[in-house]
Amino acid sequence: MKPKKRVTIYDIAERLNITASSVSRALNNSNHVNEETKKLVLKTAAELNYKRNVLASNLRMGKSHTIGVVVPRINQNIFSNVIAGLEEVTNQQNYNMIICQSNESVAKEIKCVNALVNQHVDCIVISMSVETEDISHLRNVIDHGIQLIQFDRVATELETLKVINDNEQASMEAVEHLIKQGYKRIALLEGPQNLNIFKQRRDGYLKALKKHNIAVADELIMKNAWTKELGATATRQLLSLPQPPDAIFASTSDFSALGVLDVAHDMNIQVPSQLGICGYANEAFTELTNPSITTIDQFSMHMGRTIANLYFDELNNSEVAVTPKVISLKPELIIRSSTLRKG
Amino acid sequence: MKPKKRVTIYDIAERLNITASSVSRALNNSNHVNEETKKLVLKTAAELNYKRNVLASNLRMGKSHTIGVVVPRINQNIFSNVIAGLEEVTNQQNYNMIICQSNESVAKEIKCVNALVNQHVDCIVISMSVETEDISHLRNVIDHGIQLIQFDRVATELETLKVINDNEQASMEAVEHLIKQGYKRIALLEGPQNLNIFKQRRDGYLKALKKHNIAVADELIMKNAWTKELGATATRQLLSLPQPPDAIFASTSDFSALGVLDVAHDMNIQVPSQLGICGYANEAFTELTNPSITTIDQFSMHMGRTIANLYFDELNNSEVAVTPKVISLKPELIIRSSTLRKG
DNA sequence: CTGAAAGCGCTTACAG
DNA sequence: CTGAAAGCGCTTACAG
Repeated sequence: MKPKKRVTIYDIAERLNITASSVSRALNNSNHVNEETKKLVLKTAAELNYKRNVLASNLRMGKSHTIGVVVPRINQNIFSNVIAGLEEVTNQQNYNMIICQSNESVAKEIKCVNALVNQHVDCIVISMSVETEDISHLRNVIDHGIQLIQFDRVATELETLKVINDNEQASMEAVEHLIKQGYKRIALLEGPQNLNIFKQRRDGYLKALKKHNIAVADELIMKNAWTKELGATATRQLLSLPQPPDAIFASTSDFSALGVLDVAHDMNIQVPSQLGICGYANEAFTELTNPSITTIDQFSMHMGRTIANLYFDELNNSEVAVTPKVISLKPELIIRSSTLRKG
Repeated sequence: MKPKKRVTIYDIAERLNITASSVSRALNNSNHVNEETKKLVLKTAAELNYKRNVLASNLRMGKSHTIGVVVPRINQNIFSNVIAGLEEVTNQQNYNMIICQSNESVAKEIKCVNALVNQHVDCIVISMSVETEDISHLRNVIDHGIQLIQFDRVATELETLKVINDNEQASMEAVEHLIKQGYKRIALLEGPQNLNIFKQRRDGYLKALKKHNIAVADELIMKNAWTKELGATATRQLLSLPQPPDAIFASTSDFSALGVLDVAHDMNIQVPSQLGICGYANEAFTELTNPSITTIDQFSMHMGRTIANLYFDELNNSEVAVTPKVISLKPELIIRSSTLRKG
């Protein structure tokens, strides 16, 4: 089947006996064009069902009206929500999004970022893979004059726009909540410390203990416990200590909290009376477990919207920007049964 | 900061004292170019860190190497998995994806589809919104010579490539499983019947009853029960019947199955002994509820990969295509505690 | 095998 | 306010 021929500005120009220049100006609402002409052009464009050829326009303007997004995994709660939020705003602004997943691999992340640069995207929105340490591929983005926005998992040392969560504060509140519930030996499941988010959550934990004059017990801090399986393994280790913890803060994710809960069930340990459990991320399932799991909501869809709005704000007042803006969102502690042993 | 100047084919041509034509031919691995020249060009391109300007190439070729995706919701399990699967393949092929969400609204869906047509995408992958009845916006896609691939929620009457699940078969297996577990009065929570997937699930239900000579009781078929809340409401109604059901097949989603389970808990009805419950979609939480919920897995990530592969296969043998291909994937019944009352 | 030229459809600096 | 012209960076039919 022969595809429909698309209408160009030349077709409109011909109809009205003017040049393509004027048509273009009218369509772009330039003020170097007669009001009458403008009206006529718009009317004719509508009649002929004209659609601007974005490919041509993009080439000419040297920008693609496209935002590239790189996340570790598209189908992970926080990221699919951030993407949904981004889509909402970018779509409204007639911008496109190209989405890539790094699968938590630096190599793939570099490949994605370079492909996006190559695509002449106007902006790259990224949350780093767990492996990422060297960030020269991100510097390269900036060198190409492409706006870079980091979110959630960011490289602090790189001066870019950032949208982050106040992980330290949230983590501190979670631990204080545990303390107020009377838990005395609170263990921490922490994630890879090269990711800033996990470092901050650790800092929040330490800060809360310090504030309440509780000594830090190194054997209660479990490294790299950021999946359900690793969370379960760490929990078994913790519970076999001479002085086991009476609460576990799975600061890495609700999945690792789920691992804790599983082990508790297996070992017939009562939650929350014998063991308190707090997760991170407010995954849908935390409401459904038995008992339901206390966790921290990050409002990820809102985060997505915030990132997109930040981009468009910067775009419109590009001159004003003095220092790289950082927007810190406040997560919220969601208290559920797994930590409620007092009223 | 001044952005890096990008290297063009003219820079390479100048270096080698040949024309841009030859450079282009060499880079595109045309066979109308000397082997020596080709090698030289590729070497120089690498040295200068040349990257093809896709914007220009796309304009010239009249194609964008981009696939547009329209789904009801990005952050819904099945769709975010399909997208992840799509990304895996398209990324490998150096294609881009533009993703839109219709939010279950036809108006938004039409807007998305038109925007994608306008973007000159090479292919549109779509799963319809619940509201969609008129499909002229999809016909319009085909009229523009753009490949259209429907998946999951498809308009059967429209002859396009399709990747679907065998909903009828899966539904029938689920109901047969319930029958074999000794359930006698099996209720159905069904979804909006303008969506083919829900019609097929209903058909599977009817087929299973017929096969086992069980009379259909109209009062056991509840319309439009496709969210947790609607599922709960329908369940309350069902359980207050003079002859209430002893099993409920929430064919619309696991969320509605969750609504059923909630009501059962509230009314102190034992699952699975007094009431069997089967959901649809194998959402992560179905494993975690108490009891865990029997459901149907759709392998959505695999579905995404299948769609992308279908597109590239067609692209490469565009001449061979005789009749619009339909790929039907077989979902799998996942049997869990909520329906197991025999061994 | 290679070059010269045209063209994809737009936008915009330059004249008038 | 409008037109004529150049150019974004490629690709490809046409000559040779």
